[in-house]
Amino acid sequence: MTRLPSPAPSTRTAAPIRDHNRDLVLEVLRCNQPISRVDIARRSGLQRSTVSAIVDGLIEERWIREGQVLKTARGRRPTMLTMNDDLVILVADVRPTQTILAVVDLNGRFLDRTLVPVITNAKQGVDAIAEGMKRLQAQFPDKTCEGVGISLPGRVDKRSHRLALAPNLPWVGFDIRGALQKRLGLQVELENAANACMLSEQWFGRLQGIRNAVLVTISEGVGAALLVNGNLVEGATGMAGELGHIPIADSGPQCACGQVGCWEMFASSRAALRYFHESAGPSQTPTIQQLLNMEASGNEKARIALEKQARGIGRGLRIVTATFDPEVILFAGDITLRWDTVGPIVASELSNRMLTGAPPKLIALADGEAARLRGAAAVVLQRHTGFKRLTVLR
Amino acid sequence: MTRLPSPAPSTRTAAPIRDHNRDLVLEVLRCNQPISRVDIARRSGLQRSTVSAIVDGLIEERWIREGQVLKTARGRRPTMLTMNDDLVILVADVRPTQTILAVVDLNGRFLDRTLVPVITNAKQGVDAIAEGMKRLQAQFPDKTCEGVGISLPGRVDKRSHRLALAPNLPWVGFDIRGALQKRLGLQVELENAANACMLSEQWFGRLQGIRNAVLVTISEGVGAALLVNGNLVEGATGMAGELGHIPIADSGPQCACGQVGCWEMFASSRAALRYFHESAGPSQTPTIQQLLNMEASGNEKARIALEKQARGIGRGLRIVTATFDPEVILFAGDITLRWDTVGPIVASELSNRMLTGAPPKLIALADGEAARLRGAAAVVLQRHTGFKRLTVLR
DNA sequence: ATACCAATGTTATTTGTGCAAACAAACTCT
DNA sequence: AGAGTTTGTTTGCACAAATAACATTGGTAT
Repeated sequence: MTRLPSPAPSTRTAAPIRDHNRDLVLEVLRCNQPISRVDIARRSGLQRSTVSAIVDGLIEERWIREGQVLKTARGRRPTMLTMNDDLVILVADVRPTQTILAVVDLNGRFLDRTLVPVITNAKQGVDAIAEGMKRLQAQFPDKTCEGVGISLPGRVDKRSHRLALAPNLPWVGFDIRGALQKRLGLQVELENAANACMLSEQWFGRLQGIRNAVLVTISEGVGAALLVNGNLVEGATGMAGELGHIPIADSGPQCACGQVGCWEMFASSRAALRYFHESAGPSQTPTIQQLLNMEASGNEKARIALEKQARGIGRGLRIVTATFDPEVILFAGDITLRWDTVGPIVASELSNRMLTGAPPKLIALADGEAARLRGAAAVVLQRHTGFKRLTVLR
Repeated sequence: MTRLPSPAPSTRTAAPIRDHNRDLVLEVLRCNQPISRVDIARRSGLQRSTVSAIVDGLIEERWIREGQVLKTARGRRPTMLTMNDDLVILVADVRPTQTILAVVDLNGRFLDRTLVPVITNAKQGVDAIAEGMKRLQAQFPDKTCEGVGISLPGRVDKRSHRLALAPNLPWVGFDIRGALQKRLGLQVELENAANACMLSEQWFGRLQGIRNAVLVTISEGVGAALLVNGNLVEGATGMAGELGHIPIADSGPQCACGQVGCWEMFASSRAALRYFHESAGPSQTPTIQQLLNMEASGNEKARIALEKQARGIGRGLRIVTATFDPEVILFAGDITLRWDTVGPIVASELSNRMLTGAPPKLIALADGEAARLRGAAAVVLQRHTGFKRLTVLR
């Protein structure tokens, strides 16, 4: 009967719109910094007043900060905004041979790096990472750490946040995330190395604005990450992108997976070594590095081996391009060291295909280690700032 | 100085939220009809009042209608809501051999079908479709037509709305959409046949709630549609999913595309005929239909041919599953007629793979024609009701 | 009969969001 | 000093959803 005025209902109706626009502002700012509020408005299509309100919030949350006031010819001077590089992310690139730790700021710049030895025992290995990160963090007492990102050489189950498949790292099933969170008191994110590379390029590199891309890592094995419509493809069980073991030939040496004809057996660095043995004889046993160096200094048999590897790569990529029709294909791993030899061959293999349309652009990543580390940081940023990338408009 | 009250500013700020929730309500209603307002609220997570407002709008727009009032034990009786099946969509399934026209309601039910002869001349062919559709529409004067959807045996360029690639239909480049819109005065949407099948299953069939799936059409050639994260994959230039020509073998007969080893040469119905010739001799020249019938009645050589084809299919699918990790793989085309023979072989080929995780479920579509027609309707619905599918929350 | 209960559906109020336009600030040029 | 220009802020408005009170519609207990 008596109608009480509602006391403090705290509705959060239009929140998704504001979140979305917040992410949009952050995206525009990140990619164009330093930038003024008005310029953000122009580039995002939002109203100046809206941008102001959102920017206030972002400064409050310490994501961004006001920088210098620009000198212009006429009118009020714009105060430039930048990402707040007092916020940092602790990242690790875990590899079978070594683990690298680093401190990365919001712009993907490295403040410091260290090395941690590999420990096969999962608990001890993760402990060593935690210790190293603590030491790193202590070196920057005036920085605030936003979170921890780990790049791993295997598949991460998105539900349990554990390694589900990792041929070269015996940490499968161990609760890496939980252990680190407990030791460091920070939010931890895990991601597959290839996916991390892709995210690194999307956030800080050459994929800005690109919606469809494939990234192939070519080292001892072959791995891949897939970007479709601006999002990483996970698949139903998180296993999408296991391209190393797609069958591309009827015969050939048996793969560790038990099958015959896996792409990996024709396109990996190991395959290049096998090709070299076949022509130079079994007495020659260079490492991959040595083989690449031999080719660089003009060794003909090394060149032929790499050429065969390049054709193997191209063959599998024909499958990938027909399937995805990507704008860009990125390459990471050993092979990028001799890309001036391998790249053109891969490109020509790829152009021998029937389908119309421009072939995808091929790009070799010079520094895979940096990409994995930055990618680990990008995972953390993505979790904190919203999941959509570069979506447009209000 | 004088502040005029803005006359007709037409802000549309919160429109995307309303649109999204409208789509959500429509989705919940469509999949659970007949359903009451309260039940929609429960299932969608929206508030009852919000649902009421949106439902009013949908009734106003004639998308849905109130139905019978349910008898319940206690409390006010709910009035059930259903899709308004006075709204229909005119659809066509254009094939190289024949074109079928149909009238479909919002639930994917067929009200009528007709046949139109194939005319190689594009203008005349489209005219024939327009005439047939006009006649069909005239049979249902009390129904309102919402739009026109066309399934085509080729790739549709999303920008120009024209056929960009169609080996078996000489209508490439002709403005089918423009011509039909002019003749019929209705919005027209074009879509590739495999994509149409996928959409049909997503809207009306067995893909409801499934986010990752692959659909393979196996007839004279091999085609595919890809569903990733609930959306069809288009690729950078709209060519994604051209799986018929992925290389799966080193050797074999040359394909029409000029390459050797295309999947199509091992998995299509034509491949099955070739296998049959190889064992039964070249004097035997059955059609595909006849071959399938021979197998059904116990012909051993026909069985072997289909078995070889099944292995060819499975081989390519190993690539597809490794790449996408789909929950479901759907099959359409001739092959589904003998699925009880072919299906188990494909499944066993697929289970011989290293990667962990449950293998995808395999489903054969019994009636590809109906799927393409319903899919053409789904394209129209999708354009009219928003592009996102089954996204959650407020 | 009357009061009460249990559900469904509606209405009024509150909150949060963006836009548009007016306003304020800061600086240059004449 | 004052006009012009550009940046950034304030204010009033429209719109959408949440909330909670209210209305509706039947059954059932007293």
